Amino acid sequence: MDPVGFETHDHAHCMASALAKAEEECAEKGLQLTPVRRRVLEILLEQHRALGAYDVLEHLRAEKLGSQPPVAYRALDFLVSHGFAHRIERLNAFIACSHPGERHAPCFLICRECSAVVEAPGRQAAQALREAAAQLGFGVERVAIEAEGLCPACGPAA
Amino acid sequence: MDPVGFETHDHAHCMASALAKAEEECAEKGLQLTPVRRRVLEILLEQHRALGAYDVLEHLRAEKLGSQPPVAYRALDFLVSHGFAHRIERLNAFIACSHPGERHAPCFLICRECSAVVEAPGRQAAQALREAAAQLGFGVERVAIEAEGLCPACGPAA
DNA sequence: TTGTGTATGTTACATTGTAACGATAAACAA
DNA sequence: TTGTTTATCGTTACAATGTAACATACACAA
Repeated sequence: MDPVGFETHDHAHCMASALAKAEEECAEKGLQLTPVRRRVLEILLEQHRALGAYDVLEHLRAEKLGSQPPVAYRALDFLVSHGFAHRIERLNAFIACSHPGERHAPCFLICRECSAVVEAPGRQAAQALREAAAQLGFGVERVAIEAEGLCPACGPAA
Repeated sequence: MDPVGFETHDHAHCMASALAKAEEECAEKGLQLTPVRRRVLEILLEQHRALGAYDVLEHLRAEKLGSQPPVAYRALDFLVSHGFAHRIERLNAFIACSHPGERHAPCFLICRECSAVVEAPGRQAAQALREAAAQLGFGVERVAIEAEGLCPACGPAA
């Protein structure tokens, strides 16, 4: 799994590929990637950072695709519940998934300086969490693993 | 470390002991456990569950200890920043720390049925997170590890 | 056609969180 | 004592985030 780190990357390509992946998966599973849902995913991919629901809504308004909060929340819920986007609890914000299609336990690194958010491989952390929970008889269904700190560009090295 | 699981326990004792611990630590470190801060900690301990800031505020209002949101948020911020309480991002809520004084990476199990929240040992999950972050050159300062699922009482066994 | 289900549109409101500014109180030096 | 500093507290006013409820539109099957 490519960690999609803090380095620069071919953004146009990553967008197009994520969008194609989403379309493919929706076709497969009979999910409806409606214009609003598709556009919200595009917005998240374009921005390539965590956006609040109201940030997304502003874009939708500007494009006459919807003007009220529920429109944005519904589209975001759809994207999140099918794994095309993730919710960052810490920020009350949403971000496009970096690895659509792959089963993965998301795990986010949030830079407190530049607000960059990166999705890191979280398999091991999630597994450790499941084990700790199992010890207490707790059955984990969903996890939210988030770290706040300094990204390479903002860190002590910089 | 006693996991303080989902079992029943001597609540009066756990409250008194946590409060004593907080007083001791504040005395040591020169922190001021003022009446409002102390009372908010007591409220969290009494309830023994995650409370929203406005829930706490209601108690404060009833007791004439403060009536406006900032009063509750300040006290909660104090408690959180000194490790006497934790914020549950997922719930926008706060809970008294189950292990005051001990250095620990908090990790929370949230039951989606009964809303119980339990603090589980999260050392390993936090460590895994730190390692994954280090791979990307990210320096972790704070972590939020939260799991949603079913507690033993609400689970398939029940 | 008539239902049925899904998605959308909209209103109105609930909940959560903060900036800003002044008042108060304790600690301490001049 | 007086002035100064610092932390805490009180309050207003508002910003930001999220949802319940109900109406509408459209596709597709019975």
